[in-house]
Amino acid sequence: MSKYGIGEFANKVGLTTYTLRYYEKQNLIIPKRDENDRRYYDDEDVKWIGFILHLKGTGMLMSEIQEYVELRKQGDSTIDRRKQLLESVKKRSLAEINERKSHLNVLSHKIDWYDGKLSHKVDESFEEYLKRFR
Amino acid sequence: MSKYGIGEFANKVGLTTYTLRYYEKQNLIIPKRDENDRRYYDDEDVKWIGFILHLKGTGMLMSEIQEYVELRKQGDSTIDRRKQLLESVKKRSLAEINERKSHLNVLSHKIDWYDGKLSHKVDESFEEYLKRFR
DNA sequence: GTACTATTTAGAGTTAACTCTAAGTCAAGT
DNA sequence: ACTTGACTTAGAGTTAACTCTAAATAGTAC
Repeated sequence: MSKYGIGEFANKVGLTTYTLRYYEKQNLIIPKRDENDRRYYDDEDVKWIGFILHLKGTGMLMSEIQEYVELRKQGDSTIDRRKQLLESVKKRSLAEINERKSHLNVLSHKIDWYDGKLSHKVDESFEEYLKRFR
Repeated sequence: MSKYGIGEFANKVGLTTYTLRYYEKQNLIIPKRDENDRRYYDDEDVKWIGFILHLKGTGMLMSEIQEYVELRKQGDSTIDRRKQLLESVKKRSLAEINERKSHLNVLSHKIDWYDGKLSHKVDESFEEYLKRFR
């Protein structure tokens, strides 16, 4: 157990084999090879790809993850820079969430307007309302 | 006043002229033309592009905005379908926010770990911790 | 030993949303 | 008249992140 061919691994982590080979080209995850030069992945790789997917889920770009991977390779002396990198991603990601929320507010208001929850004949039109968001 | 050439309008709304012509090709906004066939935009267009940018800000795809625009052209009989469309976008967008938040939790935890706020020698490794998120 | 299946590679194709280029038109300024 | 600058078009190029194709190889099933 704890050795997976690329197909099996792809199933396990919810990616396609295409994507895994692509990530490998991009240096995100480099599996070992067997006697026939075939890739195999282990449980460390499962954990690592899991973490990568969390990073991607925050909106971190592949190029940034590449940078993170390179720092990681250089050992503990880069911990501070790695932390800074993650902090800047975190900051940006939170800002994106807030921006999206504010756009969602406008969309929600429009839905309410369609719902008739807001009078269609009131003095303030939807467009007037929108102005307040700028 | 309240008539803008494409350059002026682009400045006003924070887009490039390229993007505006592209949006026009995609039927998102169709400005009027003067005697020389040059585009001009008015304050209605300012409001409309503002709304479009809110929609884009929620993660709504151009193809979905196109659909919305087509329904709008067909008049009040499509209000219900427009509302449904916006509701499905809203639902998806909220789900995306929540997913991103959960990824951000993991990233924050990693930052704390780097910070030494979490002991590096504790029984539970970062990888063990991560498992709980799956 | 032949078919089937999973792999391998390099490289081409896809998608969404722009972004830019080239060649031409037009009006205003000097 | 000529230059400058903003515009016009069709269509090509870019970016990020995949996604797929084709041809070859290697192990497994009958």
